[in-house]
Amino acid sequence: MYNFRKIENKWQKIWQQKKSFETGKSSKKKFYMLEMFPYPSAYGLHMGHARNYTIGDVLARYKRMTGLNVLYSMGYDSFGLPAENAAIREGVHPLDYTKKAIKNYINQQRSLGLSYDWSRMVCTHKPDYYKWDQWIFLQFLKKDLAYRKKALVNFCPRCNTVLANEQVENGKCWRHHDTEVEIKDLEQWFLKITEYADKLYDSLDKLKWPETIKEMQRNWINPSEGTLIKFKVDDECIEVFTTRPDTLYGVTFITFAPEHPKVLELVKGTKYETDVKKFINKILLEDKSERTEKEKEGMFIGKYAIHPLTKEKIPIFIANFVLLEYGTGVVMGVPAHDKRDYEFAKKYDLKMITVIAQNKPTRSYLVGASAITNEDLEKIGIKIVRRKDDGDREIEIPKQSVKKYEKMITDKLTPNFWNEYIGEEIVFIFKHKDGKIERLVLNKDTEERIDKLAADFIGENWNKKCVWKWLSENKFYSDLVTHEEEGILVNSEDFNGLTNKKAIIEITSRLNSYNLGNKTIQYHLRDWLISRQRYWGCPIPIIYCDKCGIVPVPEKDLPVKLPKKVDFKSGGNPLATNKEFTNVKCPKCRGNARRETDTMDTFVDSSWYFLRYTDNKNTKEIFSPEKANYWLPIDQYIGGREHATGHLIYFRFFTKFFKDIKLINFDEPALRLFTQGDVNKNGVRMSKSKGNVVDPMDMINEHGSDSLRFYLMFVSSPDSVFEWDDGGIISVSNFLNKLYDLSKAKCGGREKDGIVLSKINSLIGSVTENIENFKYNRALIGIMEFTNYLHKNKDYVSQKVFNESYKALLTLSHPFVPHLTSELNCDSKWPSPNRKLINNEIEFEEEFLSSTMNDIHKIIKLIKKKPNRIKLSVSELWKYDFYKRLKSEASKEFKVLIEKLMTKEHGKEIPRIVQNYIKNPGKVPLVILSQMKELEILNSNKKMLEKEFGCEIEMGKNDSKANPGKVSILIE
RNA sequence: GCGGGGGUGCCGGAGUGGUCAAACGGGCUAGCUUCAGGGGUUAGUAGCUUAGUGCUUACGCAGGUUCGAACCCUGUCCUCCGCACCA
Repeated sequence: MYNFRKIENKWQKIWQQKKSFETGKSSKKKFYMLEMFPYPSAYGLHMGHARNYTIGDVLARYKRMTGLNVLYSMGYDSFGLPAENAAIREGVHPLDYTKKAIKNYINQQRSLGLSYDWSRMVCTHKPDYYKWDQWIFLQFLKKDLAYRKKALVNFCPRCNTVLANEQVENGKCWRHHDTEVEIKDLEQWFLKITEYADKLYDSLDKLKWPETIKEMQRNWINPSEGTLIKFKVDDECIEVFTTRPDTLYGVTFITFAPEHPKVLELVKGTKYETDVKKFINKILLEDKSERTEKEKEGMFIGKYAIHPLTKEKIPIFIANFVLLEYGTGVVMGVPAHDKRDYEFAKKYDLKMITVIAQNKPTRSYLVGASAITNEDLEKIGIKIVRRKDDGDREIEIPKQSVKKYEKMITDKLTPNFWNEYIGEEIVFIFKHKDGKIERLVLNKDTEERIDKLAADFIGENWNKKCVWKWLSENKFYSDLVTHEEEGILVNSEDFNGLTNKKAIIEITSRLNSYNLGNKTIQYHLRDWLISRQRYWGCPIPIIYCDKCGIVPVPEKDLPVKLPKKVDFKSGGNPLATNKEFTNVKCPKCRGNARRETDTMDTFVDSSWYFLRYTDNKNTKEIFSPEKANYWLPIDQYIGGREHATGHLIYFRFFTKFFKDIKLINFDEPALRLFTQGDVNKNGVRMSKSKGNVVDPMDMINEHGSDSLRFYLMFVSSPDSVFEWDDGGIISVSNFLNKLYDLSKAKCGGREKDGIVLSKINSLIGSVTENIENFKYNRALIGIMEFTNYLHKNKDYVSQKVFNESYKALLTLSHPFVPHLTSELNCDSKWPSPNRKLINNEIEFEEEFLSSTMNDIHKIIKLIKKKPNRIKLSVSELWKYDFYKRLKSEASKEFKVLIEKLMTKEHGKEIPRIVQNYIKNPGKVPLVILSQMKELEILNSNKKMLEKEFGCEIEMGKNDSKANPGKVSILIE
């Protein structure tokens, strides 16, 4: 066992002393390699980190070897809650906690052999870093992209602070999945990320990121085009957002989100007030994630809105299915054309108005109309879709037949029966007892009449129903009534006859002309709430003055330093307990004023750290634009999927903003992103709570960091889940030992020189390709195979070839196992394959010979046992009738048949060869070959084979491609 | 419901039209090795059966295209992940 401890320590020390990985501007082409920097927790690195960083380190080392100027640095996202909670719990100051944790991280990362340029390190908790957070905030403020607003915000009672939308997962806090987020109405700071929503959305297309991540961002931003429509309530206007203004004439109710602040105003002093309050409380108490699965529920609040076009009175409801977070928190209910509205209307017996007729064929349902025969129907072109057992028929009526159909049923309908059909409108035809026909098109005016007639005609059964209910309950009709498809407008006054697509535009512009609505784009993305009521974060540089209001701290006064002395046990924001900090003079009027005590969301810190790496010691500017423009954008970013809708949106937002304020000349931070898979053990993600954590440091101590690195990269491809198995790392360490031992190999012979050279050169090509494509596991498989080959064949290689290829092997392995390979003197330059030396033929030859010999050996073994019973030994590669027949026909002979190398070109020749063989069977065991090439191989190795088998070998002549000849092996 | 990824041996995982019972690794079984405490090496590891040849079956399930499919097409089931009563 080689002494990995000694070697690894030695090289880590050398790298550190020589500052091997420090980098600066140069004439070489740059490559910016970046991993998401970690939050330094007291627990140190976990296996996921180790995997993430190794993936990055391999690439960084590889790129360096190919001659690029690689920027690869590390830093710490060192503000954040755990440090503060530790302070509250254990009385350690967050600063001390953090310093200790960072030190530990650096040590661990060093011992993992990561090739960072440590001189560029940034720590977000240091004033020289967060000064620029504050500076950025002021820039946002200048551009009106930072604002303070009272708003309903998410509040986590356990973190004791508000949360951004992105930090709420299923109604729970992202840190505490068991803690329900509360809604509070607080005044907070926001960054106007929505201003960039379009840009963030559109430029996703040009990013070479995993599709899933891009799709998640699209979903998160989720722009939807629609119209804001004003409905008058009392003397005010309420705005409703809809993507379907074409259904405006179908609105039969308006629904508020229960927690909408307007609701209480509206019911104030009315008899509905108590009930509404009760209802709201009930809804708010419900688990938010479950609320979405509940049945629709709501109540009328006693008010009416005025329809902007028809001026009709529309009842206002509150309902659980309307959310405050989306749109305006108020929806217009169109039960005929929206599934949710339909369900709601059905439950509360609300009116439905069909305003869009489908392009579907007109349909009807013939009940008891025995006077109408199928032939009658067919005659006028009507199709019977379905015939039920009781004889009722569902029929489809083409447009041109509708009139004929109506005439036919009015003629043939027996008195006191009715029939209806649904096409572009819903038509009821009643035939009274006196033979009088009444034709009614269903709409809000005729509804009552139809109801009455239906009740008269049917009697009891109809009593509790209304025609809409009946239609919606009848499966056949309900499919037609409730739909969201395209069609032609009906019941919509001036707009009747328009396609609904056109109607969207027309109705919107009509509303616009009355000043009652306008087109907008609604985003799912909300403005970014950055205030946090916590201590261990970057102070927001704002001062509140009674006279001057909100006053930003002047840039020259930055940084607003976080005071060390605060009381962590106060229960509230510790920062507020330091009076020296909070009491301040107003920069404008010099009067007494208060400092903002909220700090920034730590995602602000991590939104631009990658820029600071390029110029981390700059005290005059946030960074030098020149340096940033040289290094950026990031050529390869690596990190976890969990940041898809958080950090990975924020850092794009910041980059775009920096471009707009002319700090940088690019608008996307990272062109390529790679997201590594989780590390699992026993099928579940490694985590403390699952108790299945393997500490990477333990593995490094036991097996060395090279072993750990190799193992992490070897088992599965970097983007898929890694299933940790304790046995695996042991075998890897055995393998590395073998690789090490090879350095001492003494070689003799030269038979395999050509093959070895061929193999190593192919390997160079494939490893290069596999690294570029993040298929590290396959690169390592190749390395292992070659190593094993070299090991087995070292006696047949010349020392020169051995040394050469061994060195290349080490060089290829270097990105993965840098310590060992450095010790064994690998090259510092990445090799390129010498294509001339790659010879597939001799590689094939060797494979072929060895498998042939194997076969022959087997056969000889058999022959020696019971020769008479040997019929055939076939490596069955080709399933063909012929082949099967051959086997039975040849069964009495003493024959050996070996076929190898089925290729597309030769595959079809085989039956012929076989046929020939049957006609002229050889006298002795035969080797029949499908290709001349193989015959040649055997021919050229005749002596070797004869020696091997101790017999004479008779070679056939290979006169043609189709008839390659035979090889007879004469065995005593 | 919408969107995305997957279903291959005891396990992790290769393989995307024919050299394939399935690379590489783990595990397990057995032999060898002056090997003693995660070492090296050889063989085996779908099922049935044989002294041995052999036969059958196989890449979630069911069809299809093809001389030929794990791989292409259609349907279906399952699973993982993201978003979601999005107005």
